[in-house]
This record gives sequence, structure tokens and C-alpha cells, in this order.
Amino acid sequence: MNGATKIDLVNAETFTPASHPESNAPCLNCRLSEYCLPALFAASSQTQRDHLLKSLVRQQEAHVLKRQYLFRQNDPFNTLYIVRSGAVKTVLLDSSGCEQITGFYYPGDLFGLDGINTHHYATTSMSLGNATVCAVDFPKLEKISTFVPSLQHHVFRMMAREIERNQRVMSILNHKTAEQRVAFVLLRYALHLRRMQHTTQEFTIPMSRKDMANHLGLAVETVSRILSRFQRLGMLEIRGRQVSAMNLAGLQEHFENGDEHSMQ
Amino acid sequence: MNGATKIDLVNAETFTPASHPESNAPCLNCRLSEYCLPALFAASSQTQRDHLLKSLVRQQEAHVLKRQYLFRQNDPFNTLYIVRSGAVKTVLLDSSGCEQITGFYYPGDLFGLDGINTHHYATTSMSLGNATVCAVDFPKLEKISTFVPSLQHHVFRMMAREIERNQRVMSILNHKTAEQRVAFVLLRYALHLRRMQHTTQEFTIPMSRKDMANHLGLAVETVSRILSRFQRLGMLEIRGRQVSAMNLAGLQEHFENGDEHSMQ
DNA sequence: CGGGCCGTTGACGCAACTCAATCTGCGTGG
DNA sequence: CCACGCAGATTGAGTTGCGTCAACGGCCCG
Repeated sequence: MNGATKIDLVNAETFTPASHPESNAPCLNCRLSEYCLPALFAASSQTQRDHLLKSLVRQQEAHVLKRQYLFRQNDPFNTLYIVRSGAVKTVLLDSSGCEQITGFYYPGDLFGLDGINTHHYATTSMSLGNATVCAVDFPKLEKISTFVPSLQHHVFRMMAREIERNQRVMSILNHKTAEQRVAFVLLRYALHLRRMQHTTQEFTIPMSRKDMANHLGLAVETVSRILSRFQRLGMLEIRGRQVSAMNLAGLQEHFENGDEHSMQ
Repeated sequence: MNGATKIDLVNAETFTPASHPESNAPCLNCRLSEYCLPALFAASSQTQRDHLLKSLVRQQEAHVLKRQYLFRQNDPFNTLYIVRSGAVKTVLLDSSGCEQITGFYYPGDLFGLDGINTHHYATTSMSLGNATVCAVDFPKLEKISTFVPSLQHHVFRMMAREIERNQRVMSILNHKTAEQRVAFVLLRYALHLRRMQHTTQEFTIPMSRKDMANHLGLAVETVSRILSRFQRLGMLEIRGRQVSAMNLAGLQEHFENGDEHSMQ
């Protein structure tokens, strides 16, 4: 397998709008930059863009309460969602009654794509705490995509991004230790905050220990112990969901190499 | 999480062409039924369909030798592949040099989708033994998709299928025992054979123990031990890669419930 | 015939799970 | 306002599933 370029598993939120430079403009509504749908239409005229957007976006901003369902597994699918604020989890329930959190979605992230194939959602989505989302009418998105090729391309890319993301998670679950997994979730969230121009020195993680554990395939106790250990090592301060003084570089190093030494 | 319909993790190769009944016709070239790209054009006229196909498919049938690369991680992306015969694996290489097999692809399966986002493949793909594939020109596929809506929809669905598949694997890696994981790979392959109208009473698995172990996040020895155990339990006969007398229902039961009792 | 790869089997150790006890914070109702 | 209950989080003790290490057999190929 020599010759292939290696990939950075956490820091690989690769969305380089190189081939569509015009879509790089940050969205005026939500400053979610490239991720947000509206930004896509920079190429079209302003009025055409506004018209398309209006028909595409069901609710420009919908508030979702704490721990509220957006859709449930097997509900008929016809809308995609973009997180505006807060965070959302998607959960897969299998035939033996076992639940698996397949992903956490943060502002700018698109979710609900898993419903496209069967026309029914493959997962249940639930907000973690309060959140706001915007809802995109998928049938219309498909229709408009046929005459706005850059939009079609964008949707393809968003889906491929989701595939890449899941592949990375798969790799982490298979080959990384519990410590590295926990570091992964923390890092992904912190890096997300940084991309969104927020401070990473003081923040609140949106998910419970239980959710984190479930997503990472660990026991709650293990997550708790590891967070305490990180604290003892001076990687961060954490009280409940309040994180401060996080050593990003240190954690990243730890994620990569598992820190063979000095982890007792 | 009550109210959601549970999903069968192995047997969920859901591709119901309900909304596009015309695309249900089996492909005349390869009898891969709904999965194959050509079948898609059933709606168009025969001549138009042939014309489109000709420009879309780079090689109607390309032979790939044993253990040969189709593309490598970070190669520039411009073609998708469909397996015609044999099998293919895709491998993700991360920054710490760790390899993860992200999927096995069997006849009719589409792979290479992970390159769409960055315009570079996110994984390396390699044939397991000899195989034949057909290569689809993605830029042309995108172009044609804009004026053949059913094709656009098909591509969306294929991508969503990949997302669903990865979510299921994620769930299995997190919550299933080593035995259930091995059962999963065996079942997925056997069910694939059945869909393709082959016998499931006598067949050869395409991957080595090492590949299976890597994909499932297990040690080779564990896979070996579990296969021996399955044999002792009369679930199947296996010598090398030759499988016979496999008890599909039994394995499925075992996959679901881990068979609390009688597994020593 | 010898070296390499693949697969199998056994002995042993450890990372992470399970069980159980305790603590904290928070909402609810008396 | 405090008491209570409950869910979330922490910590310790004991257990275990699976990884690691090591030895060995079969098979292919040079």
C-alpha cells in the first residue's frame, strides 16, 4: 500500500471549493461559509438566487427544543437539514434493539442524506440541547440541480464528504485506543469551533458522556475515566460539559501516536 | 428512541426501485439487475440509451489481475467503477500509517464515490484475486445527469446506499462481538451470492483472513479461531477459502442475538 | 529444497467492560 | 425554601474478550 498519500483522520474536513471558486463566498445569512447552501448560488444573479433559495428552503430557521426529534428512522424522507446552531445526533437502531450514534452534526453540517436511497430515513435525528436548523426540500433540490450544475455538483460533494467522514470513523473504531477515540471527538468539536471563529479556550461540549461513549463504542465509565486522565495530564480542564484550557496540539499529538510514553 | 422501525443490519441491501419502476429491468449485458448502470436507461429509447452509455462507460469490461490497484488514495478522481466479477477492497491509510479496509465490493457494487468531494480518491482500491470491472466517466455522468433526471436520482441513491452501508458497519464494529462480526461478513457475501442467483451451499470467499480481520477490527488469530468454532458448531464447513454446508439461518440467528447459550 | 505467505492453535496479559457505590446538579412539588 | 427523586458523572474492584506472542503445518513458487 506504499505510494498512497496518508490522510489526517481528525483534521480532514476537506472542503476545498477550488473547482468552483465562485461558491467560496460566505453565506450572508449565517456566516457558515462554504458549507451553507445559499453560498452556492453566488454564480447566479442575485434575484435568481433569492428566488431559487426561497423555493428550496422550507424554513429559513427553525428552532428545535432540547432533545427533540427532527425525523425518525423509517419516516418518509423528503427533507435535508442543515444545522444552524447547537448540535444534532443521528442514531441507527438495529434489529436486535441496539442503538448506534452514527454522527454528531455541528453548525453548517448537512444531515438526513441517508434517507435518499429508500425514501425513508435510515436513522433517527435528535437535537442535543437547543438547536436551530434549516430545512431543505429535497425533491426541489433535485429538480433545481438539473438546471444548476454547480448545485448538483455540490450535493454530490456533500454526500461524498459524508462517506469520507464515515470511513474515517470506521478506521478510528477499529484501530484506535479508547483514549484516542475520546481525543478524536474533543478535537473534532474544537476544530469545528475554530473554523467557525469561536474560541477553543473555553467551550461547552454538546453531548453527554453516554452519547460520546455510544458513538465511540465505549462504556460510559471508560469515557469518564479518560477525561479525568486527560485532566490529570494537563491536557484540559473539564467540569461536566464545560471545557477550558484545552491543549489542542497536545491532544492532537496524543490522538496520532497514542502517546506511548507518559500515560499511566 | 421508541417508535422508530428497527433495521436488519446484514440483510438490508435495500434497493427498491419502487419510484422508478422502469429502471427495474435487468441489464442485458451483465444480469446485475437494478444495480448496473445500463439498466437505468430503460426509460429512454434504445438508441438514445446506447448512445449515452457508450459515452459514459470508459471500458465496457476491463480485466484486472490478482491484487492489482484500480486507483490509489489521493490519485486524481474522475472515474467510478462497477464490479462485474470477482471482488474489490478499498483501503484507507491514515496519518499514523494505519490501514483500514473500508469495504468489500462484489459484482454489481459501485465504488470510488469517495473521490467526488476532493476530486482525489480518499481510499486505495485493490482487487482480491482476479476481477473485472467497468469504468464510468464521472464528469460525463454528471453532465448527462442534468438532462436525465432518473440518472441523477440513481447516483444520489447509490451514494446514499454507501452512506447507509457505512453506518451499519459502524454499528457492528461498536456493538457486536467478534463472532457476530465474522458472521456478518460471511452472511453479507452469501446473501450477495443468493441475490446473484448463485448457490450458497458451496462457494469461495474472496478475501483472506487478514483482510477480513482488518475490516472487522479484529486480530487474524481471532478470525481463524471463530471460523473453527463455527465449524465445530456445525454452522459451516470451511477449508481455506472454500465454504460449504453453510447454515444461513443459523448464522443469521447467531449474528442477531450472539447466541447467548451453547457457545463455549 | 528452502523461504515466504497463509492459516491454525495454545498460553498469557491487558485494555476495556461490568457491577456497584457514591456524588453532583437540577427540576419538581410539597 | 428545602426535600426529594432522578439522571448524569465519577471512581474503585473484579472480570473477560480479545490481542499478543510464539510455535507449527500446509501450500505455492522460485
